[in-house]
Amino acid sequence: MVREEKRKAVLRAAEQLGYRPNAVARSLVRNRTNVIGVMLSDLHNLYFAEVVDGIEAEALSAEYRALINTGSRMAQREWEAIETLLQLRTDGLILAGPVLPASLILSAASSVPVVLIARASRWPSVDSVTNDDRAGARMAVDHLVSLGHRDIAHVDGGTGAGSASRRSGYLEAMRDHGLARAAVVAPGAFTEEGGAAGIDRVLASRAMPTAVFVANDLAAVGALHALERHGARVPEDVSVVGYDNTALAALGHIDLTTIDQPRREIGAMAVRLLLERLDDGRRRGRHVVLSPRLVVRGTTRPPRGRVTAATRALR
Amino acid sequence: MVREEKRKAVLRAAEQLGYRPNAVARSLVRNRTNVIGVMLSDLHNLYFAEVVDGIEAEALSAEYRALINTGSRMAQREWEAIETLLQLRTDGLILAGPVLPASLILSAASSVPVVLIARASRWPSVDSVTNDDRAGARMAVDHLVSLGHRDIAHVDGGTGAGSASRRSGYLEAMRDHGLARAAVVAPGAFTEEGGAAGIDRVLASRAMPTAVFVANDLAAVGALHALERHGARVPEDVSVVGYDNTALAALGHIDLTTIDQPRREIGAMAVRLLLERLDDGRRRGRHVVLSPRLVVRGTTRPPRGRVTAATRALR
DNA sequence: ATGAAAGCGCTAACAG
DNA sequence: CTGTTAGCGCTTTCAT
Repeated sequence: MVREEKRKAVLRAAEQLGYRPNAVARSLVRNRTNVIGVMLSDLHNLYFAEVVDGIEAEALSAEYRALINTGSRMAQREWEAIETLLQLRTDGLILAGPVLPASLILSAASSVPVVLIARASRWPSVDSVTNDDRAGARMAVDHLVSLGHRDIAHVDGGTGAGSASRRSGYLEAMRDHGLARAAVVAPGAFTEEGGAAGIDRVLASRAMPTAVFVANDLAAVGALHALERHGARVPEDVSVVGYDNTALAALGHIDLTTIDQPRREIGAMAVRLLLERLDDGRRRGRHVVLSPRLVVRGTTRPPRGRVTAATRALR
Repeated sequence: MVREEKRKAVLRAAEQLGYRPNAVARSLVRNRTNVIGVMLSDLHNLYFAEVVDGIEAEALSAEYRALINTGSRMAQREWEAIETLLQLRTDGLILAGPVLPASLILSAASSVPVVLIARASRWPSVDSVTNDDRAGARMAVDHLVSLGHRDIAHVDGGTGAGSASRRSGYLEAMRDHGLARAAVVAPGAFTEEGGAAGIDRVLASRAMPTAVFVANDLAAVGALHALERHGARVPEDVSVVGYDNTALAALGHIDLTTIDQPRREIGAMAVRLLLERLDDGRRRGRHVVLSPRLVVRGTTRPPRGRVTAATRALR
């Protein structure tokens, strides 16, 4: 038995000498590092900031640390980041928005549990957490239709993650509302320029729609600007809905109606899936899909000329 | 001598078996990890995204890896992040926008080279890379004065990093232009709300100025919205200048005139300072101050009623 | 040129 | 309950 007094004295001495346990040596012998490696495809995308908040909170509460390495939106760099994390022997890997080939994801998953965020997995060895893009797109269309819009165009996100599902959600919802013939999809991208170009493409072939659903918030801001350039006021002349509910959409100056993804929860869930494999040794895949939610702000209102309870109140 | 043929065969076998060198074991024996720890105070601040790009590029070119841990804008969490990085035995530390007490920074610096970004160091044991906030603020004022403005208010950044220097730069420039009596500083913050509140405070005590210099881009966007709320159009009625030239300012929909910080260069320089200490064992402090640069966009123009070459062209 | 051995700082297993 | 010892995967040194 060590006396409490001595105990404290030693601890104090250790502190004064600046002793700090060497996590490297500990990891080597225990064969686990207690760190979760996070490969962030893009630090410039605000979407991931809040996802990381969720990851860190959940990791800390399980005595894990989250270490981030970024991919700079290039498959090659993403793999380097993953390789670094793997050599560092992180206990698990969370890949947030990876664009690299599936084969490399599977290769990483053969040495350590891997969870994908914002990219669906179909494999038992790789878990994933995504939001229901199809349902979110339907919410956007349902909202616009409920305001009285019928002429609703969609600027898609090109090859971006979730873009295809959002596009089909849009098409399905239009069809369900009997508006299949009014559906228009213009190719865009998850960028400001992509959104603006999408609007230009829509207007190249037809008259101004009364509403536009754009594939994500950043592209929606590009669309806002393009519409302004074409002389259309938002929301008086045309309503706009984005996707993701990033900080951008919440800016008073932009005030974009959008579809919210539960980003913190997505991050936290990814950690939980990782820990399940680590603790219980689960081997079958879990592919969690979380529900998005409509956030109504200032860029949507009933179309001109249509008198609804809402417009009447405005007069 | 090993024959090339055999060599390749062994390498191939290693790859097939999924062999990956254990960086943990290597670090333990070599007593260096070849990783630079980056403590990011705030992942939500787009300012740091590009700084990190610079850090990573420079680190990679020197065979180092950059690993990020975030502080979530809380001193306590920042210290935990630093402690984690220190226990992992990262070879050096870059603290980007730290808010924690100086004593802890010095404590970290006693075990490993430390470079501060966006926070000035006065110590020989801690290097720093900042931009010249004072000069940047003067550029903003000079630009507005050259357009013909005399009634220029400033919404400051409260306790934010660099806020005090930007404020004094503003006051100095106003004085130098003989406008000391027209100078007004309203307390704000580096947030959207801070910028909006600053505008409200300016207008609580006086008439609308013809121009406002706001402490950073995010606050400037808040100011833009507040001005709109007060019925002032930008730039017709009032010009606005921000600071940082973040992605926000470049959005077509916002198109904010602002002061650009060379963020990639700041990150790259931080790595270089770190490597200097690592390689040459430098012991005296280096406190690098990089020059900002004016970026003129759409939120500034000559004041109403003043006919200049620029306004004449607009008529 | 090749092989053997020591040891980095820690933890876990075991003996006293 | 305390103290000793082996060994994690690698690099470096020293013999051969």
